[in-house]
Amino acid sequence: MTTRRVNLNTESVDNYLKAIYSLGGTEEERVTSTALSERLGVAPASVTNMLQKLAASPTSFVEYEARRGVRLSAAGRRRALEILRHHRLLEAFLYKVLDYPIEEVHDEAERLEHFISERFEERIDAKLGRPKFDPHGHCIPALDGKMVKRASQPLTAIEIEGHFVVESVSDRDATLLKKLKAHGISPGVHLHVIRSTHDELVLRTGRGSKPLHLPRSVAEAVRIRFTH
Amino acid sequence: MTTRRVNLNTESVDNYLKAIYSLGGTEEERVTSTALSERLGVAPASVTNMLQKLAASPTSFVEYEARRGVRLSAAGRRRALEILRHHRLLEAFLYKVLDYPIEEVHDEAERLEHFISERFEERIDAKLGRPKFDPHGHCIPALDGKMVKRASQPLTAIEIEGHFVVESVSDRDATLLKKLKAHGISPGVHLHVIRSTHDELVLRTGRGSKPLHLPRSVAEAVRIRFTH
DNA sequence: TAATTTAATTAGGTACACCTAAAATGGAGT
DNA sequence: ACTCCATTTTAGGTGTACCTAATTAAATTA
Ligand SMILES: [Mn+2]
Ligand SMILES: [Mn+2]
Ligand SMILES: [Mn+2]
Ligand SMILES: [Mn+2]
Repeated sequence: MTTRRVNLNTESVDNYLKAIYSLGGTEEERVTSTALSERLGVAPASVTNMLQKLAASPTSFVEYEARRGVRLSAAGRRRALEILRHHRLLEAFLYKVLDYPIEEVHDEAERLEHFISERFEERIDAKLGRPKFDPHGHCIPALDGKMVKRASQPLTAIEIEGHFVVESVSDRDATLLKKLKAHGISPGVHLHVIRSTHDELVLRTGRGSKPLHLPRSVAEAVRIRFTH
Repeated sequence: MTTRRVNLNTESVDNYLKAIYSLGGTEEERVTSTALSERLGVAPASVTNMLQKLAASPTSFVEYEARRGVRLSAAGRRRALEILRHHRLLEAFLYKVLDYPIEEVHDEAERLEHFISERFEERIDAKLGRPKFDPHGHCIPALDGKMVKRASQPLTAIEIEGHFVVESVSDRDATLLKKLKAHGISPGVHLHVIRSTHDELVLRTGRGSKPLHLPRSVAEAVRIRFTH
């Protein structure tokens, strides 16, 4: 029986690797089938199937043990970061060059990330002046896959009064992004949190504006740093 | 037996419709399975299969009679022209905005044309100032699918001395395109054909240049108009 | 420890877009 | 009218990526 080697250059494989990467966290923990199933909107059985296929392939992108979850190999991480680079460069490009509204860049990038060539990647990178961050404030991985994850915390973690800078906003929910935009909350903006209750945060943005009441469901989409 | 309706929003269907469109010529003749098979690089049996599927679908993009060939319906033509618009806008965009070399735009556009959104299409169109022609000199279909086919003829049809303007160059063969570029032959360039033999054309481009010997295999990629 | 619940895997499908090999069709030439 | 043969279609498969239902394994709880 010849080991029939499967084709790993597919949109699907890309998406599995990206999902494992982002669910794995900083310490690269094992990711469960259920978590992947939910993230990818695919039945658990389909996940198992794909993980077995990936693990069995000669160029193995993952370490997988049945019932113990999956994590990326070095090659898998490289590939995941390459797609993430495509994604974030595309977002920056759509936002800055093609004047997309911020809440629309993610979905378009999610599709195109799998189909642009290395030349396209290089050209938009050049056009943008080798940007380090995408429009949501997320770090763009370098060509060699290097990426520093900056220290930051969810705005909802704040329980006391204080001054902060918006590090990033979540890119997934367009409705939420529109709300944040309407309130002037975007990466780099200074926030003065006045108080935090069980269901909302009260804060000021910039200077001289009246206090803003932000439901926790909205504040969840914002990550912040302390102003040094 | 319920009429299981198939999904027609696929890259494959796009490519079949485009191929039928371009092989159909101006008078929209029937296209044979063999012609499609060759154009698409797919077995004749696969073509038959797809044509049957397309014809059977409720939203019929084609008129197909077994053994008599296929042609586009109005809806099919609309769809083919939409993809062609994507393709040519993309080529113009890659060339003008992202500084691609002319011989590389086609392949990238061929992939991306299926995946860009209507918003993307609109934005690159705006960025380019609503261009009418792609970098090879081909007409870009309007949003409503209207497109005037200009009168032109292959450079190889010329048998006598005369003055012409390059209308367009073929986009498919990158090697040929590089040769034409090296000789300064691109849309809008004036040509003075000096003589034509069985295996080459001798001509001058612009003013003051020394005569150029163009093999017929290269000249085939050039279409020209008379200078009025 | 035994019973229950949850998570994950196996088993057996479907749809899509291809393929090769075999059969059918129909037009050309005799 | 008949044979030939290129073209086209049918028949039967493959690989990818899903699905549902049934089963098994591993945690939890009692
Ligand atoms: Mn995104
Ligand atoms: Mn994606
Ligand atoms: Mn082209
Ligand atoms: Mn195409």
